[in-house]
Order: sequence, then C-alpha cells, then structure tokens
Amino acid sequence: MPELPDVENFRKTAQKAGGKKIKEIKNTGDQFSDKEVGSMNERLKNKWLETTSRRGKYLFMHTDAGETVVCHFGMTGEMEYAGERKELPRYSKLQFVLDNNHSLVYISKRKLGKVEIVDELEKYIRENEIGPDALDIGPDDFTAFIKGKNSMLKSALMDQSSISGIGNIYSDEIMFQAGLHPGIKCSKLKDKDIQNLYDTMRSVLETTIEKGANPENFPENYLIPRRNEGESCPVCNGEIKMIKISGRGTYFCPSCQKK
DNA sequence: GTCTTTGTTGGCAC
DNA sequence: AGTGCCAACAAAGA
Repeated sequence: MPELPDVENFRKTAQKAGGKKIKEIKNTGDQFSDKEVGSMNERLKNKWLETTSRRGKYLFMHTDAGETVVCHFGMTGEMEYAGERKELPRYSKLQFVLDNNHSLVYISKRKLGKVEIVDELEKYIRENEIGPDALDIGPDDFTAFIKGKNSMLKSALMDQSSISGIGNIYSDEIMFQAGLHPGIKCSKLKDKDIQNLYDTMRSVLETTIEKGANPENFPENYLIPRRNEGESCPVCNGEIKMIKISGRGTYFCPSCQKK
C-alpha cells in the first residue's frame, strides 16, 4: 500500500501530533528490540514534535531539538492517530505516547519498514539515495531523467534514486492514464510523450492524495480499483492483462496502452 | 500444502 | 564504474 499518496496521508495523520510532547515510546510489537526502543526513548522523551514532511515514500517527523524521526513503511506499514484508547491496532509495533495521552501508532504487518532517529537529514537522504520527490521534480529534470534511462518505462518510474515515491501500483495507474505501454523503452519515447507523462504523473498523484489514497473514491476511469487480470478496462472495456516487469506484477490494458 | 503481495537491497550479468 | 534485473527478505491471505 504505502506509496507516495499513502505516505502523504500518513504524514497528515502524524501532523495531528504536531505541537505535542512525546511522553514515552512503547515497544508494542516484535519488530524492534527493547534496546532499540530504549535508545529511541533516550533521544526523544520529552521532546516536542513540531512539523512533518515527506520525501517519496519516507515520512519525516521533526522535533523541536532538530532531530528527525524517519519512518518508512515497507510493503504493509501504516500510521494511525489514536485517542485515549485501551486497545492498540493489530500489528502495532511502536506507540508514541503524547502529553495529552493520545498516541501515534506505527503499524507494520510484515516488519519490512523502519523507524530511525537522524540528526543530519540531508546526509541521510544522500546516503539512502532518496531522489527528488515525484511532486517536486520539474518538467525539465523529469525529461532529462527519462531520456537518460535505458530501461523499460515502468522500471524507470519506480527508480527511487532518480525520482521517489512511485511504486508498483501507482506506476501502473500513471502509465494507464498516459496511454503508454509499461514495457516500452524510455529511449523510444518522444518529447511529447514525456511531457504528457509528466503532467499525468502529477495529476494522478494529486488526485489520489485528494481522495485520501482510497481506491474506492478514485475517478471512474482509474485502473487501480480494477487492477486484476481479466477485469475490464474502465475506458474501452477490453480485458486487463498482467505481465511481469522486473519481477513485479504489472497490469495494463493492451488496447489503450500500445507500444 | 502453493502462490502471490503494495518495498528495498545485495548480488550477478552485461 | 555504472546500469539493469531479479531473488530474497517476512508474514499473511487466497
């Protein structure tokens, strides 16, 4: 689930804790050792959470003392804001208890995500090769990036070090809306295709963020709610096909998306 | 049992 | 050296 629009949603959730003090971090699952959570507490206890930001699929929570809590959600992570409840959601791994006794809960079903505390965020971004956010990159940089790729279009869109935030699901939607075949070589795209792709990328991301990253609320002509083999294309009613591209299931409409 | 899954990484091939 | 591609990771659901 967590690609750019989902993480943007989590960021808004985390922002509810803005202006609150961290009372304590509780180890509520089996992902982190007590030692790890202990050192998180050493760093963060009694610090104030101020702003939040996001780059690609990474969520950053900034404290008043200049630390950044970096959250990545892997394939199945979530962030939830909980009131004074007794019961934690299933698979919750960390609970940031705030001074109003509400809490921010980091949830991860498959333990593939990470939470760490970082002093120099710029350095962290460099070391982890988190490319410019897909909503921040300008049209000229985007064009240069696509032209510089020898891979298939789908792999390029998912290359987090060049442009961050787009994963398997949303790349399918962007290519569907742009009418481009996922397996086309980037080098074969014309300037006008690339401009169209850029505009489409922005519009898909902005639209899905606005819809709370919930496929049920996506526009009629979106692929994501029908992203299964054999379903019918929301535009031409043709059959949706699945192919593998760099090992990932890729869904597309062969008649709307031609090479 | 088997197979698939939204992300990232390490290693292999070119 | 740089790129591109895929298996592996963990765990659950179909």
